Order: sequence, then C-alpha cells, then structure tokens
Amino acid sequence: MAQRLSRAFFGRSVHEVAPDLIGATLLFDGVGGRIVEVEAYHHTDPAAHSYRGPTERNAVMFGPPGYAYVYRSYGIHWCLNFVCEPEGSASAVLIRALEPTVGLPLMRRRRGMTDERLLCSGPGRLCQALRITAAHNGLALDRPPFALFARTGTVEVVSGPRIGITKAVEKPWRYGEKGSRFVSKPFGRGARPVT
DNA sequence: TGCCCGATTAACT
DNA sequence: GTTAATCGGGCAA
Repeated sequence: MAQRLSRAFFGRSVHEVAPDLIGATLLFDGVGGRIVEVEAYHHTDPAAHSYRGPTERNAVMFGPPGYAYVYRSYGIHWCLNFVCEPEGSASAVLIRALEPTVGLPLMRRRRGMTDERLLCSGPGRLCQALRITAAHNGLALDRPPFALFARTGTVEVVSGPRIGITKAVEKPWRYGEKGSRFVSKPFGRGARPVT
C-alpha cells in the first residue's frame, strides 16, 4: 500500500499541497477513492471563508494543518477541506471529486444512484457518498475514520479557474487530473499543465 | 432582529 | 440553459 500522508505534508503552501493531492487516495471509514479534483483557498483570497478573519464556522482553518474543515453549503450539502500551511495561515484545500475505488455498493446506496461517474464528482456528492458531516469537522486526517495515502506513480495535473465562486474568479486555483472522467466539470482548453 | 446570499445539486424546460 | 430547495453565516441597523 502507498505511504500515508504525514502531517508535514499539509504544512506547506496550498499551491504545493493541492496538486500533490491529485492521485492520492482518500478513505473515510474504509470508503472512498482517488482524489482527481481540488481547489486551493488562501487566507489572502477574497473567495476564502477565512478572508474576513476567524469566526465560529471557520475556526478549524485557523488551527494547525492536517485537519478536516467541514462546512454546510447552500443549507443542504456538506463540503470537505484539508487545512494546510503553518498554523494561523488559515488556508485550505477543498476536495471536489474522487474516482471511486473502494466501497462502491455502499456509495451507490447512499447516493441513490448507480452511475459510478456521478458518485463523487462534486464536493457535496463526495461527502454524501462518504457520509461526511459537521460531526467530522476538526478531525485529524492521519487518524481514523480518515485514511490518506500518497499517490504511486506519476499523474498529469492541470489547473484552471475555480467553480461556483463570485470573487477572484480569474485565479487558476482549481487542480485536477488531466483527462479524468470523474471531475465535477471538465478542464477545458486553457487548462494549464502543472506537472 | 432582519435580510441577503453562498466553495451545490438535481430536476426542470 | 434555468431554477427550486434550504438554512446558517455575516453584516447592517
């Protein structure tokens, strides 16, 4: 099995961690898959939840790296982030899509659909498939129920504009695996090669 | 206290 | 392509 991601892995710039997460494996209670799409959010970024300073909701972002920041989106969905950079930087990487590899029957049942391509292709969808909720906000990423493994082999990573935001829309801080059919939205022409 | 709106998704036309 | 669902955070008053 691949090497587990250490806490030091997360204690770097979000723009280093984000592309390095593409191809890594995320499991939650033994269910999950390969990370194929993420977005970076830096505390100086107007689109980041931490941009306006600490609040009750974003408190975990202001803590040490290597922890999960989970928030509710549109009053309906849950979204999972990994806190990065040195403590206090309040920066994180949003996990946007997985290529399902482990526990597909369970994920199909939780999602109420069979199409493998749609099980985890979006931040809200993957949290529903893995059953991640606010109850898991602040949990360490190097302990159960989380398990993270570094990618093996090489992966072609591309970047482009982030999705669903209205501020700093031009920043190319969405990272994904080139050609993956499991991303929430294709990286069009204009996607830049990262590796 | 009240109001606006969002790091979304699915079901429409 | 458009829109309803659904609710807490953040800010103005």
